Amino acid sequence: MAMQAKRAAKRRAALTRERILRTAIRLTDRDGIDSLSMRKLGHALGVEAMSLYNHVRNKVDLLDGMVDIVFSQIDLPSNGLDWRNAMRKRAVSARQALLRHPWAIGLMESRATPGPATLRHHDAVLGSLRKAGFSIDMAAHAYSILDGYIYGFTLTELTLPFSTSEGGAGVAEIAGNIMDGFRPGEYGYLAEMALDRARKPGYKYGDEFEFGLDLILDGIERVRA
Amino acid sequence: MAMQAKRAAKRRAALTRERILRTAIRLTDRDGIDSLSMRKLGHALGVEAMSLYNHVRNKVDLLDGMVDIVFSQIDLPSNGLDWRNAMRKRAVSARQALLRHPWAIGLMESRATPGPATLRHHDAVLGSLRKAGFSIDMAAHAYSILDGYIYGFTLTELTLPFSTSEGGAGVAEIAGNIMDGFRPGEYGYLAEMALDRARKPGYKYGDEFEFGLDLILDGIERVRA
DNA sequence: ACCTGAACACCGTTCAAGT
DNA sequence: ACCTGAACACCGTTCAAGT
Repeated sequence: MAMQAKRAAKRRAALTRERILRTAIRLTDRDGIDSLSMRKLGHALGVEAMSLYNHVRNKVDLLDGMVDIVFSQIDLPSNGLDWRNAMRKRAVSARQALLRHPWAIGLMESRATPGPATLRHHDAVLGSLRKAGFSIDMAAHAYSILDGYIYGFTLTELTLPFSTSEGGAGVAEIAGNIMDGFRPGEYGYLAEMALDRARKPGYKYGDEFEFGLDLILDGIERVRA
Repeated sequence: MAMQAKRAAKRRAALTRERILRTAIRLTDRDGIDSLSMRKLGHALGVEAMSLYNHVRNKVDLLDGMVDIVFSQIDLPSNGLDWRNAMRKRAVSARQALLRHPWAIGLMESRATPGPATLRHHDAVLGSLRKAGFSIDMAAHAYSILDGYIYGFTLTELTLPFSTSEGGAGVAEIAGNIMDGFRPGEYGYLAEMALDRARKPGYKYGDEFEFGLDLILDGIERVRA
């Protein structure tokens, strides 16, 4: 009986790098990056922490692998579309992946070695632009501004003190929470903005994303011509 | 003698929140965020780690304070300039501050409570736009796209596998380092880009920043009219 | 009011020992 | 080939005790 249970556990297990990374992502999505430890991750996999080191070089390697999986979840620019729609779809997909795994952006700053999915993604984006006739310089410009905007917008969105997916209720709290305890008149423009947003029932900060994205795509189109 | 030394140390000390934060920033600029611990920070200040807790609630509070100091180093939009030049100067200054303290962007994702310098900064930017006649909606649009771009561009710049401040030498390495060990033809567009950059002697990725910034400022100007 | 020593419940990682 | 127990050198933080 105990023997059978052990067998079952062992069969279910079959520790692999892939399974370790997936489990680490699931735990980190749920509990945050500060809570991820080799010991807890081992426990979640029914194994001692030290066993992980047979499949992962160290914790840095683990984090590198997690970030690369997030990249693999971003749609590549599809070949059927014109560059503008391909870039637009990719940008929306990237934001969604980064919101799904809010720890990913914070990890990027310290990631020195990009994984295969990351490289494949960058290569596909450059390819999409080049095939559409962008010069190398223009492709560099376009890629730099688009990716900067995607990561940065999502970063500020994650930093906001209210949930961006909620409607007016969430935004309304900002007026209360943030403005509480300030001298009246201090941060007057911030207060004005917060109150105005709170008054708009359907306002979601996330909606700003596509406004900026289209402004940038317009700009790229114009500079190209 | 030992007594005198102790006195001198004590006089030099005068532990304050301000001094703790400044020292923490200095250590983290030098050794990276993973290396910052309460114990090491205490040691650098000639004090036991536990003493820090008299001036700082906990490590989260310490990190919050550090990020707020980085914000305080960003030039506020000056009132004498038109909105466009004020935003431009602020953006350049923000990028510089974030490059000076490369750990700051990575911390932002997890910062829930903005400090006074952060709030003052946001308020001043909104004020600059509003005084220039931006509607509340347009100010929200403009701020969202500008800050997204500033943080995101700097984040990708910090993530690049070569130093962005170096000239052609640094960039040239990318072709060697990254492309080594790939099947020829894999990541072809990435290779093309890397080789092209390596051939341009004065190329710095940081130069892309102002191209994108001006494209965005142009776009905002156009949408407003 | 501020600083500290000891203690607690954690970390990542190495290594020799098991199967 | 893969897993583990013990060990090492660290963490953040609490608390009672010192001045």
